[in-house]
Amino acid sequence: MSRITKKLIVILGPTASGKTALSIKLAKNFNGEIVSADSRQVYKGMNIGTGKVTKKEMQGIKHYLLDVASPKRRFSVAQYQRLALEAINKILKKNKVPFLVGGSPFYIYSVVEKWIFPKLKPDQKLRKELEKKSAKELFQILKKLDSKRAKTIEKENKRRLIRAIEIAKKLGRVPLLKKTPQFNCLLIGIKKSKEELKKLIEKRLLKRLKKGMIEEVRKLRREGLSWQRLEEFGLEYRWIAKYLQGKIDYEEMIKNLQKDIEHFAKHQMTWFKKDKRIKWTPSTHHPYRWAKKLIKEFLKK
RNA sequence: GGGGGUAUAAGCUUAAUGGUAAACUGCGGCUCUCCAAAAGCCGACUUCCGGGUUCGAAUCCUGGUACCCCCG
Repeated sequence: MSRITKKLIVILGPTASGKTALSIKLAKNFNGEIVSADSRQVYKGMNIGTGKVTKKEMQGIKHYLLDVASPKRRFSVAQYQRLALEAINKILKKNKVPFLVGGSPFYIYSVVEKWIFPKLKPDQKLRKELEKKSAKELFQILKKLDSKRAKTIEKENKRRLIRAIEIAKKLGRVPLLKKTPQFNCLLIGIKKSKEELKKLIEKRLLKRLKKGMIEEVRKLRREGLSWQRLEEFGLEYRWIAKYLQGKIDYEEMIKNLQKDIEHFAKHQMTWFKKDKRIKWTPSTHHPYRWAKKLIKEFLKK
C-alpha cells in the first residue's frame, strides 16, 4: 500500500467528449471543486474557441486555473503545474474533493506524475540564437554538452534540442525526469468512437461559430495580439486568424478546422491509450451513474 | 471525319539523362524533460489498358480507352 493519501479524481478524454458537463455533475454530487487542465483555457479572453465553461454552467462549483494568464504572454507547463498543485492542495484543505478536468495530456500528467522539471526559465535570447542552426548542428552541440540526453532525444526535433541545450549549458547536463506522484488518483476517461467524436466536433464547431467565435478572435486581435500569436494557439484561433487575414475562405476555414480538431483528438488519445490506469466509460452504461459509483468506492477506501 | 495534347497514390499539385517510382495533402501508427491545441518521427497506398523494342520502359514505338484543344 502506498503512503499517498491525498485523493485526486481526474476526468479526461478527447476534445468534445463531454468532460465539462460530466465533471460539474460529479463535483456537485461529491462536494468537489474543479481544476481545469487545459493549456488554452488558462488564457483570459479565449472563451468560445476553447470551450471554457460559463458562470451559469458552473452551477456554483468553483473552478480553478481558468483565466490565469494573459494571451500576450507565454505560459508554460511548469507554471501550470505550480498553480494546479496549489489549487488542489487548497481544495483538500477545505475537505473538499478535487477534480482535475481537461484534455491537455502534458498538463494533466505534469500534475498526476508530478514531474520535476529542471528549475530553469526559458532563455529567449539563447533560443533565438540556436533557432538559426540546423537540427544536425544542434544535435552535435548537445552531444558535446550531455551525451546521455543526446542518446534519448529526437535528433530532428529542434524545439526539444534547443531546450535541452539551454538546460545543459546552465546545469552541465539535463537531469533525468523524475516522477514524484503525490496524489492517489482515480483516472476516468470518456470514451467515444471515432464516428461519434467526428459528429460531436462538427456540431460543437457550428455552435461555437453561432456564439460569436469569430468576433472573439477579432476582439483579441484588436486588443493587440499579432496574427502570428493567434495562429500559434492552433485550432480555432489559427484558422479563424487565417480567415480574417483573407488567406483562406470561410469554407476552407471550416474544413481545415474540422480536420485539425479531429487530429488533435487523435493525438490526445495516443497519450491516454498508454495509461492503463484509466477507467474508460463503458458504452453500455450511463457515464454519470457509472462514474458516480466508481468515485463512491474510491473515496471510501 | 482530320490534326494536336494530356493520362503517375484516396485527393490535388507536381518530380523522376531508358537504370531502385517520388514530394505535398489526406489516411494509419508513434514520440513526449518549461511554446504541448506546440514540435518532431515512422508506415501503407501509385505509373489508364494491351502489345512491341530493350539486359532494363512512367519514359521510346504501336493499338485501344477517357478527357481537353484546334480544323471541318
